Amino acid sequence: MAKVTAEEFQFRRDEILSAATRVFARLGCVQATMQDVAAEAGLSVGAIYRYYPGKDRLVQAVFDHIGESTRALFARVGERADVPSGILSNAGRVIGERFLEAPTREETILVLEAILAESRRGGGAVAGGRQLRNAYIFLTERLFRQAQEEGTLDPDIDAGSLAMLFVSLMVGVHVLKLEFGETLEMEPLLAVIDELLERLAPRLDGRLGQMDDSALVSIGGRE
Amino acid sequence: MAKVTAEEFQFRRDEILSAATRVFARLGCVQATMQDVAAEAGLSVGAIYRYYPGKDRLVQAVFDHIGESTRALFARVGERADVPSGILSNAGRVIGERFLEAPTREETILVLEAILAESRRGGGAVAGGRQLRNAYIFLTERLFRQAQEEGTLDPDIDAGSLAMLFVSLMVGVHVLKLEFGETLEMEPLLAVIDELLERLAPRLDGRLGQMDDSALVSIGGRE
Amino acid sequence: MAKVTAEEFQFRRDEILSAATRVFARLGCVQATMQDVAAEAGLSVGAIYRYYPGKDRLVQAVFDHIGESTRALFARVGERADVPSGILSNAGRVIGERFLEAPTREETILVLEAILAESRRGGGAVAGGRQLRNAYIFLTERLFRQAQEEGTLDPDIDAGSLAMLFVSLMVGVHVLKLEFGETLEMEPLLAVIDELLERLAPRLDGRLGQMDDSALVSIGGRE
Amino acid sequence: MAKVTAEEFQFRRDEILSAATRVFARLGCVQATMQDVAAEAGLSVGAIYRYYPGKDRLVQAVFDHIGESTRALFARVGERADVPSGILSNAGRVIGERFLEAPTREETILVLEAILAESRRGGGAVAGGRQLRNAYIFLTERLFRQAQEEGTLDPDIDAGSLAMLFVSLMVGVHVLKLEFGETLEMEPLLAVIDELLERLAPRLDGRLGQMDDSALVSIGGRE
DNA sequence: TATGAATGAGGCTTCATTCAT
DNA sequence: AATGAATGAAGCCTCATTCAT
Repeated sequence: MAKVTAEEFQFRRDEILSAATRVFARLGCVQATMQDVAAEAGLSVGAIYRYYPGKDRLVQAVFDHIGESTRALFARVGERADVPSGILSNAGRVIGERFLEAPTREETILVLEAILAESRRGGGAVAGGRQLRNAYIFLTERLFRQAQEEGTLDPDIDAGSLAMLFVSLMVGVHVLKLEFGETLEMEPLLAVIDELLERLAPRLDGRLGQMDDSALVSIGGRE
Repeated sequence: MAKVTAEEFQFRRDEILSAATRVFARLGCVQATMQDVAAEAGLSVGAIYRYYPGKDRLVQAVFDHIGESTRALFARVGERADVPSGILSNAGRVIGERFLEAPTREETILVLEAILAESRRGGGAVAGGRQLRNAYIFLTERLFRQAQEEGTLDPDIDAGSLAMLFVSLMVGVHVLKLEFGETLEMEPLLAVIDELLERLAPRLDGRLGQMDDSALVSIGGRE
Repeated sequence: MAKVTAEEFQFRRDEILSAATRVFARLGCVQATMQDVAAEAGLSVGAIYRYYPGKDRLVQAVFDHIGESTRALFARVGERADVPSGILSNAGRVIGERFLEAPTREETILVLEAILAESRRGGGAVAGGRQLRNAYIFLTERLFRQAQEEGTLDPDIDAGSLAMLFVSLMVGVHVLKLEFGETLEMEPLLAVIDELLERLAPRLDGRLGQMDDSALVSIGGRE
Repeated sequence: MAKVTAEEFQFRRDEILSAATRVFARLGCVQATMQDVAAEAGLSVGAIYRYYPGKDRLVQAVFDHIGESTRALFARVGERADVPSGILSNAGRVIGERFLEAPTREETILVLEAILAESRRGGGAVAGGRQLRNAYIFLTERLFRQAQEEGTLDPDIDAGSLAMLFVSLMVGVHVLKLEFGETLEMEPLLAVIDELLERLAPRLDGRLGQMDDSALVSIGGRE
């Protein structure tokens, strides 16, 4: 079969990763056997080892890949946030889209497995997940701070805690989605999230007199 | 040796269940061995089989027991919700207390494992989890409806979706607590939750008098 | 099968060691499988692991045991050497007996395997063999020094080098014995060794005039 | 690609043999993989199979080649032995030179491996080793007989046994050299060997006149 | 021809389960 | 009843060998 080019190699590697992702999600990272992965990838057992040095590393690669795609998703949130107004609802929408994406169920399962694995081995073996989620939270917090500067989020609210809650919410919805599957309709949930975010805007009561016009405009800009 | 009474039998059974719970949480249901369980219970491997016919059944028993204790917790939420005033913040407090309970970490891990197991085997083998959480959501929804009647929650908000979000939030915080452990301080989170719940109170039109027209339109347009 | 006493445990352990020794000698430490060892010991594969944590350790135990028995043999040389006269021929006899012992062939094969293993891994994995042979040489050297004091070995001969040669000779005969088996008769060899040792007595030529009576007596004492 | 001439083919074959020799000595014939050999030879795994039908045959080829080179060495001993005088010390020197040759360590390892392999498979698979060493001993014996005729070796000594001992000594020193490497200095050893050979000269009765009776008896009693 | 990717048998090891004591 | 030794199926991984390119 001669030497394969770097691209072909990478392609096969990705194929295996993809197969492993499906199998690990279906059977669990521990129960799934290399045999299962090989079968799903249409290869023999030994062939896998040309691409990944062992099961552990394959599991980790799968986890890392999930993390990568999550990171990529978050990058998109950042891009859209360039438009200064509407950062908050923007965030809600991006999250919503994420929930509607096809491979989400698989990913969710694996994210949970990763969290469980980490919570046992002290973060050593399946490294990186915690950092990822830390970054996740950090990014969300920055998002909220931007919103506070923008005037769409009440500056009296602790952006850090709100970020933590928001990420918790996302994780939690993921988990529930596992159980309820298609039954769990996202649209109403997203609507309530929007409503919530909106209500976190600065209060207009006594303070209103102290606000300058730009702030007013920024609120008006939400129309 | 001599015949054991039914109580003694049940006592040993519970001891084993308790040991298994600790071990499964610590090592994972799949990775934990019967040897591990036996050691934790201070018994021999063979003895376990006199109380549980096999590992699978022991795992299931642990899951079932977790479900039971969760159900019990929820009963307490319902009781307190009888007090009509301050239902919302009451809910927040109950959640908070739950987070501060000692065995929570172990339970969380096992609940996640149970969810994963269910989401794989189609909910057949590990029975009851879904119904349990369904009830959970239903109770929360009723809580919010009571609040709407009570006037502490805006009746325009979909109580069902809000309940779903709230439960998601709880589940999510549980999960994150796994990762961040003691680092994750609950007090600030609870404060933000309270703040959120408070802002979901019905809007007071009286405030609008202080706002200019553009603001009025923008907020009114959303109502 | 209930708990076994410490003696029973040790007995089984030794049984396995003995079986492993036979199998490793027959097939080679690398080629021999745990299956082979189990079969020879009349056990299942898994049972072996109750007594030895893995193949490597079993191999090492076999090597160590060989070393032990060699050490024991050498202790006997020391005991007999208490009789002051005839240390040299005594050494020759003890070595001779060793060659005639039944399990020698097996041991020889394993000693060679151990030497090869050591010469590769730098003495790390299969530790102790080198030290053993070092001690071997050291003991032999001491033997020769005693003989020099006793007057049965020429003091001009370098006892260290002679010891090294002697040990080499022993090792070499072992190896050849592997090839020639029963064909290689030990008696004539031992006779020549005796002859050699005898000729290594101090020369009686020109120097004799300078020797005092005690030296004369010591030579005469060999009668 | 293009057809290779017979010489080119033979050249590659030898290259592979040489690479295999190094690798087998370094890692052991069993542990060394075809991959290792290919890497050392600068070829691909598949290419090896064009020159040798399988690993077994490659191992055998290496053993055979070692035998060949040993045979060649011995031819040189025979040549020098033609010089009638000083046969004995000549033998010592040849042995010494052999020890100082560069590839000796590698060869020693492989010779030992070959001996082990033979002693297992009954000499069938790895042919020729025993005959080789038989010839070795035979040549040495002839050497000693020449020395006896020449008058430099006591004719009362059994030349055959002495030859066997001498070959054993060589083999043994080889083996110890494996363990002690450069630490084992050959010069002192060679000196003692020379001394030994010298003392095996026929006894000169003329010396006895200087000895007293008791000494005479003790030595004579052994003759 | 040479390459090296793929195959798959076989080895080591673990562990749920059985059962003699 | 309890024990824990033994069993053996099954998983991970290696590597000799084949074969498409």
